[in-house]
Amino acid sequence: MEGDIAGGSSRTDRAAAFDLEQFFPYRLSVLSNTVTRALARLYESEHDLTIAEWRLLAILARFGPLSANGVCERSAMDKVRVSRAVSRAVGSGLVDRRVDRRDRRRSVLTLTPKGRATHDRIVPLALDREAQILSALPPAEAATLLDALTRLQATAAAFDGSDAEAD
Amino acid sequence: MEGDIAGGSSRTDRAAAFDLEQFFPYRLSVLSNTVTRALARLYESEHDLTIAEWRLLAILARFGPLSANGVCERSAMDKVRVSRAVSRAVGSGLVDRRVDRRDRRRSVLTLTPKGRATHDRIVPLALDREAQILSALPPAEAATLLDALTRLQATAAAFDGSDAEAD
DNA sequence: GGTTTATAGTTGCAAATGAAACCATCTACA
DNA sequence: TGTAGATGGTTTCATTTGCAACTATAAACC
Repeated sequence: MEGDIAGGSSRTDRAAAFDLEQFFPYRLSVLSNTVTRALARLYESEHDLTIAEWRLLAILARFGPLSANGVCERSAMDKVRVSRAVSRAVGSGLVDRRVDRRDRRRSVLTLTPKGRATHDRIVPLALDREAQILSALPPAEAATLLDALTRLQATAAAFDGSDAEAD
Repeated sequence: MEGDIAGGSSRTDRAAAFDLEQFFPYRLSVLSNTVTRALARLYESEHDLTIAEWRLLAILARFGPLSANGVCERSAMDKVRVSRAVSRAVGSGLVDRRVDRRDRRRSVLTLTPKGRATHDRIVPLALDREAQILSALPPAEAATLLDALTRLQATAAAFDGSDAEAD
């Protein structure tokens, strides 16, 4: 509608054909929101945990005593989010926080027995829900998907200025 | 480390082995955040658009005049978010809003020429970035991925009470 | 030792978000 | 008609989130 000859106008080509529903970032975002909500509901209804707290418990359960910074590095959360998750978790007795004697700026975070118990109670529920969601895919495809996520993460991070989410 | 015989304690089995880094909802969320940020930066630096406004433009460009409700249904955004995106877009002259004569509760939303131009200018940039990110995967795998997202979306929605994000 | 510079973590502030209350209008039905 | 609900959209309020400024401590350098 401009040159009449093939190969042309900015309007009628890619722009006109653009379909949000097929746009990868859009679909990824919508799916992620849906999945996140489904799990958030689980954590919250089960034990009044936020996603950030749940991540905190999972990281501490696996990697033992850590500083807040150590949690940041392993959880794709910035320090503000971790700080608040820690406050809340300490407040509800799930996490113990002390001062590191060698470096008194640092804190030493550990799970309390209650925190460990909460973690252990949630893990199977979370894994079940994950399995239910992934059951939409044939097993081989699910494995491929996880692999794809890893590679995409690396590439996408390159286009994202803030390095916080290195993964 | 408790029963000594195979098949056992809740603690040493699934819970102890839990690895956040391998947990699908976690990886999905981290990736989605990274990709979203990468694109948000594009929209914002290019034309001071929010993600919600960008979606609004894309939907209106494709599906012509729509009510706010029509935008909700096609954009996986709730009515509050759409309402605010519309206000902002109307304010900056990208979208025209009138009252539907047949049903005066409804609005009739259309792109202004400026809105259309903005849309057309952003689309190629967005598609380029999408392509760059997806270039991390072999083409066949990328296609499979998009297909997987569709199926996962349907399944995940079943576990998510709020129906707002149907697709 | 004392001063600069870097690092750990918290807090204040401003923008984004969502649920629920709200107003206007329309439809159904007595 | 007119009254009871439903529906479209906006506004209010509480929560979440991230950046930037801040405090406290440690390391580096003079």
